[in-house]
Formats: sequence, C-alpha cells, structure tokens
Amino acid sequence: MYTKQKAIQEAITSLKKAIGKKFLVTVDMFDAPPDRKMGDIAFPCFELAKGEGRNPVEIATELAASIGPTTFIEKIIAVGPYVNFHFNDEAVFSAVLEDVKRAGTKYGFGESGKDRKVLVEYAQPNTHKEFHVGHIRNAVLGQAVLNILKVNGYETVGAAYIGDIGAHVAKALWGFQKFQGDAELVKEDRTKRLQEIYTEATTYVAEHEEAKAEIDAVQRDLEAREDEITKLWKETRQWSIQEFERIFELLHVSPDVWYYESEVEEGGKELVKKMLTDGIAKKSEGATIVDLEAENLGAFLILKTDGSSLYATKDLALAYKKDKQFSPDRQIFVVDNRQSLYFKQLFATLKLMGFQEKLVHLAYDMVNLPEGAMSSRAGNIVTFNDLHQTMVGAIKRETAERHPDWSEKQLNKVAETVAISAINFMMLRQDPNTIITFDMAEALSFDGFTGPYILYTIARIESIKAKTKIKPKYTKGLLTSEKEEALIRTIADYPLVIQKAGQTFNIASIAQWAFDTAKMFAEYYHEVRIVEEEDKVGTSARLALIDAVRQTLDNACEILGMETLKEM
RNA sequence: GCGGCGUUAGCUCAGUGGAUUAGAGCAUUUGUCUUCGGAACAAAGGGUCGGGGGUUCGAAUCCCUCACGCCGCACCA
Repeated sequence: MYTKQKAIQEAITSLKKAIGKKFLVTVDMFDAPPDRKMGDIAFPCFELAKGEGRNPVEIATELAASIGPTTFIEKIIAVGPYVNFHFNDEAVFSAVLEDVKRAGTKYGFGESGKDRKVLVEYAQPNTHKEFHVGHIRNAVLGQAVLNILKVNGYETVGAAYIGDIGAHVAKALWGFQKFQGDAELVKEDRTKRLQEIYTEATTYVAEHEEAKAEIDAVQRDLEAREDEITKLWKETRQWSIQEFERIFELLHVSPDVWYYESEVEEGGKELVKKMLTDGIAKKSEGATIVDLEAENLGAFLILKTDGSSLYATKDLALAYKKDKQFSPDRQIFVVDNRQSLYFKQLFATLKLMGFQEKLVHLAYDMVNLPEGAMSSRAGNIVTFNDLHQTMVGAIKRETAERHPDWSEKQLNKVAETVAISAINFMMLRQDPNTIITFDMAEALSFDGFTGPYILYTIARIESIKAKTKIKPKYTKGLLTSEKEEALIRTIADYPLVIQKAGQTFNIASIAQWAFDTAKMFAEYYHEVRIVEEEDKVGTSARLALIDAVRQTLDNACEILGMETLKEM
C-alpha cells in the first residue's frame, strides 16, 4: 500500500471508531475537496445522516470534533456536510518520496487483480487491407488495457485476432489475379498495392455485375483449399502479417498470442452442428440461428444458408479455444461499438451453451476524417504508414534544428520515438466512447495536451540532473512552496489513478494525470531555480522531487505505450 | 419503427455516485526570458453546459419530454 492509501485507511479507522458499527465506511466514499486548502480528503456525511434521519452538517461537526490526529493526518475539520482531513505534510511528503524511490519503475503497481487471469482480445486487422488510423486506436487501446491490468496485478493474455479469410480476401485475390497478374512487386509496396487492388476490385464490381460470380467462385475454391488460389492466398496473407508485426512493434503493441479466422472456421462449423443437436440452435429460412427473442436480442445468425461460416461461427469456436488454451477468469473484447448488439448476442449464446467465463465487450468509437467516416472499400483512408511517415518527417526536421550536431541515426531514433508517443497519446487521451476526428494538421501539432509535451518534460528533468553533481536527497521541511506541494500530491495520487483505471479501464484518466503533472512541473520550473550549487541541501531536496516526478511520469508513459527519452 | 451512443468556449475535448465564480488544449490578442532545454511560462477575451419541464436548499450531473447527429436491428466483418 502506498502513502495516500495508508492515510485514507487511517481516516477510515478513525471514522469507524467515532461512528460505531451502525455504518460501514469504505475507501470509495471519500471525495477530493474542491480546493486543496480545505483539506486533502473529504468524507461526505449525506448517506450517514439519511440513515439516522439527522442533519449532515451536524453530524460532520460532531465527527470532526471527536477524531484526533494520526501518523499521516494532522487536522480534521468539518466544512458543511463534509469531514475534511488535512494531511501531515512532513510525514506524507517524505513517505511519498520514499515510496517512489523504493518502488522505482514499479511505483503505482497494485495487487487488486491478484490471482485473477484476464484475456484481452484486440488488434483484429484484416489481411489484404491496409492498417489505418482506426486500427491504431483499437490496437493501442487494447494494449493499454492489457498494461493497466498487468500493473494492477492481473495475470494477462493479449490476443490478436487476424481476419485472414472471408469475402474480402476472395475479392482481393480475384483482383490480384485480374489486375496484378505476374507483374513485378517490390517488398516495400506490396501491402499498399493489395489495398489498391481491393479498392480497384470494389469499383470494378460495382460496374460489372458478372464479376461477382467470379469472386464467389474464388471464395469457394479458397474454402476448398484449391492449390493455385491457396498458394496465392498464403503468399499474400503473409505479406500482410509481416506488415502487422512491423507496425505492432513500432506502436509498442505486443500480443502474446495470434489467432487467425482461418484456423477457427472449421471448429466453428462443428460447434454449430452440435448446437443443432443440443437444441440450442435451429434452422430458420435455411440458415442456422439461435433464438434470443426471450432476451430481447432477436435472432442470432450463426451459419449461412449455403453452409458457409460467419463471423459468429468463428467467434464461438474462438471463445472455447481461448478457454482451453489459457482458462482465464474473464475475456475482454476490444471491438468497435457498432458491434454492441452482436456481442450481446454472442455472450447470451455462449451463456446458453454453459460457458462460464465472464465476458466483456469493451467498445470504442470510430476514427473519422473531417469529411466523414473512412472506408477501406472506397479507399479514403489514412493509413498507419501515411501518418507515421508524415509525423516522423516533421519531427525529424524539428529535431535537426534543435540539435544540428546529431547524427542521422540519432535523429531517426528520436523522431521515431516522439512520433509514436504523439500517435499513442492522441488515441488514448480521449474517452473511447467518443469519435476521434482525425486531422493531420492537428496531429502534427506537438504543443499542449500531447505525447511530445510529456516526453519533453521528462527530457528536461534528465537534462537538469545531468548538469549537476549534487545527488538527490530529501530533507524534511525543505519543500514547502505551493508548487512543490502540488507536485508531491500529484505523485501521491498516481497509485489511486492506476487502481481506479484498472477497474474502469479509463485509460484517458492516466493521460490526463500525466499531462496535469507535466504541466505542474513546467510551472514549477519557471518559478524556481532547481540547481543552486551553493545550496546543496535545498538542491538535493528539489532534485529528489523532480526525479520522483520523472519516475512517476515514466511509469505512466509505459502504460500508455510511450517510450521516453533523455534528450529530444 | 425499436434500441444504443452523443450534443459543454470559434475548434478538439475533460467534468455526469448533486459542494463555491463550469475546466483544459488548440486558435486569437498581449506579455515573460543576459540564469537549469521556448516542443516552455504568464495574462486576456470567449460558454443560455442542445430546447423545455420536473425532483432538490442547490442540477452540466438525477427523472420526463422534444429536437438534431452518428451507429445498430438475418446470411458483411
């Protein structure tokens, strides 16, 4: 347990003693007072008063008067219907800095997920199409969820699930044979070319009705694993997969296991057969469905009339496959919110089948362009490569101006790191349930609420540390300015932010915390001279503080998939 | 038609288990800096929290209703 949590426990113990057994005080009842001057934590008395049929203001006054100071709490004052607890700054400050020093890269880690195992499915791009900014949101969000669970003590499994089969693949392969043939294709261009072919094929089909039958034939041949088309499928599929591996690595997205739709298709069909025998599924209008009318979820289609599989066919099989391989307590599906009904149906069906694990659909909204939704069929998409290259280019130019003496290699490394921090932060700073309107001009601005601003803060602290020989060491009573206290408090808050995010998956709150903290440091830096060679004790204390800021920011960046830098 | 989500400053977004004059970033205007990195800091202007009604001492936040937008509702994924 970290200092602030300990302090809250002290407040709980005191309150319990004062109230007695008639009312249970818990951690999540505490609020933050609107103004720090009013106290560090507040206990609202509304609920307690309601139970006793009394005035909350009166109760607050009584409670405050009957509670005495403890190790971390020095004053207890009633303000209206709230009992406000003021921390003992000296005790809390040194304990917080000690926490960070002791835990280091693990500061903020908790154990709320101890002995529980969660599997997160995310990163589900389709092969034969390009990876675009919408896929980035999915992959980066899923990875952050995985990270926050890990940090809270859960055992985790991250699962990518690749759409490597189905109608879109058939169309792409048909298009490849028709438009590409044996023409030369260099390695760097091949996935981009696949996307072009897909778009071209879509346009062609719209104008040539007869092409549809040809594509259907390709799909049949493919499902029958006919030699020639299977060879082309395997080859082109591999291009996409290699590209995904490259992109994931750049984004710090690292699934533990990769599943493919092609490997669960057959198992899914068998499962449907069994469901028919068991009476869970039935035939309807030639297709196979699960009747979920009783739960107001309509009919859930699990096999097409022609006996070919659907997304649902494969998802049913995949749920069991994950279970067999990892037996998690919970499966989380990071999939866009258009799929909300689908997942309700899928989960209801699995429940009917006796599936035990807790299932959660973590929905997120789309990434749109200023002119509207992206469509890979129409080809108006911003791909990862477009965004990445534009960003790296812009950052490299800016970095070169700042560091004319740097080598090409150094410039590339820094531009790469800053670009990814900007991309990941952009995707994570906003509530998942809201549309991100992607604007390239805005994406290329690195001021304010952005990843580079956070990285810049860390680089600055590193730079200050590197310029003095004085070692960081906190001495009680030396950090008393308003900004210094604010910084220590935000560091003290961090473990609670992490714990809460582990329960709510509110990754944006971590991004917000990181920005607020970086902002506080910038204000402090402009107000106070940190290194004063003639004041060794004071400098030591300030260095201890800013190093704790750096460490905590670093830890937050790790969760957000942002690598940090000593110079940029 | 039914259901889900959304509507807060010019733009992009926080805040929604009811606490003071509703916050941030960008943009605009004006400043700061011979000193630890200006991807910085300070300040100003800018808001009937979509409309209406209700509950409450008190509502952006809870309830009802209307409007607008996006999405979903059987053989796509």
